[in-house]
Amino acid sequence: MGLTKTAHYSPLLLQRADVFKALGHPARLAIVEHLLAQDRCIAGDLVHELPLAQPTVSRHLRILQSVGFIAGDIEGQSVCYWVNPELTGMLLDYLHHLNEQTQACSQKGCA
Amino acid sequence: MGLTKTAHYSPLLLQRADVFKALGHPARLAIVEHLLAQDRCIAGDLVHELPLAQPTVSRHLRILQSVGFIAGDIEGQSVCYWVNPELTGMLLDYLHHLNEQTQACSQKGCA
DNA sequence: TCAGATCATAGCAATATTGCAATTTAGCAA
DNA sequence: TTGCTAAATTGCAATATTGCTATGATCTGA
Repeated sequence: MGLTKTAHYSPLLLQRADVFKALGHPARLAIVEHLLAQDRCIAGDLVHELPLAQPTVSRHLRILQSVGFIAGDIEGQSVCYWVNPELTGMLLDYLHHLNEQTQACSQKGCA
Repeated sequence: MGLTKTAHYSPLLLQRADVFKALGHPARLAIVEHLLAQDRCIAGDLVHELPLAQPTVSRHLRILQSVGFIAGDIEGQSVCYWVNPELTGMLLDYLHHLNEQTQACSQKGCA
């Protein structure tokens, strides 16, 4: 029925799935890459870089913000966004863990 | 209109977004973790581990397979799935890259 | 061959997501 | 104040996703 069953999963797994989901859209991944590519943490320039209207970009920014991947601060009339180092570090650790398990599994001749 | 604009983005970015999206559902992330936790690359046992009907699990497996994150082989009446080391390695490399950029950005006092 | 087991596919209803135009909020400058 | 700019919010139509039941396909063992 289009409703994800969440009650069965651990909060940590749900949180990680939410972060992956936030990165699981080309516009949002492009936003993250743009934020990291610029020296400054440009905000409204994203609208010019992306093929999307301003409200759509704003919503994608909110989604990234809601999972903690980015944060923003008002600077005069514009808003300055940046990527949260803790989240990228957390994801890196998790993927490191997954990758280690995967390598160990394939060594065992699991396939 | 509920239709993601894909033409503007690079194939590599689109591919990465698809992989993140595949991991962006608690059931699919749980499937990956179960596959890695077992010594053998169990298949139908996933149905018992998850709070979902068999066809639903089957579809999640297909989604993970379609982005190359897992692969499967028929073994008698059951199917043996495993996680693809290349994909976890690719994702790990990418996140390593993102994390390095993030740390560099926050060192510059970007926020 | 037949029955049972395992997994995939088809078809569906309900919810979620995506994008836009229109509007609102808020800051800055004259 | 007034006008301008930047960003967020609202409300909508179209599409995508999720989960289920029912069914189909395939292998195994009697």
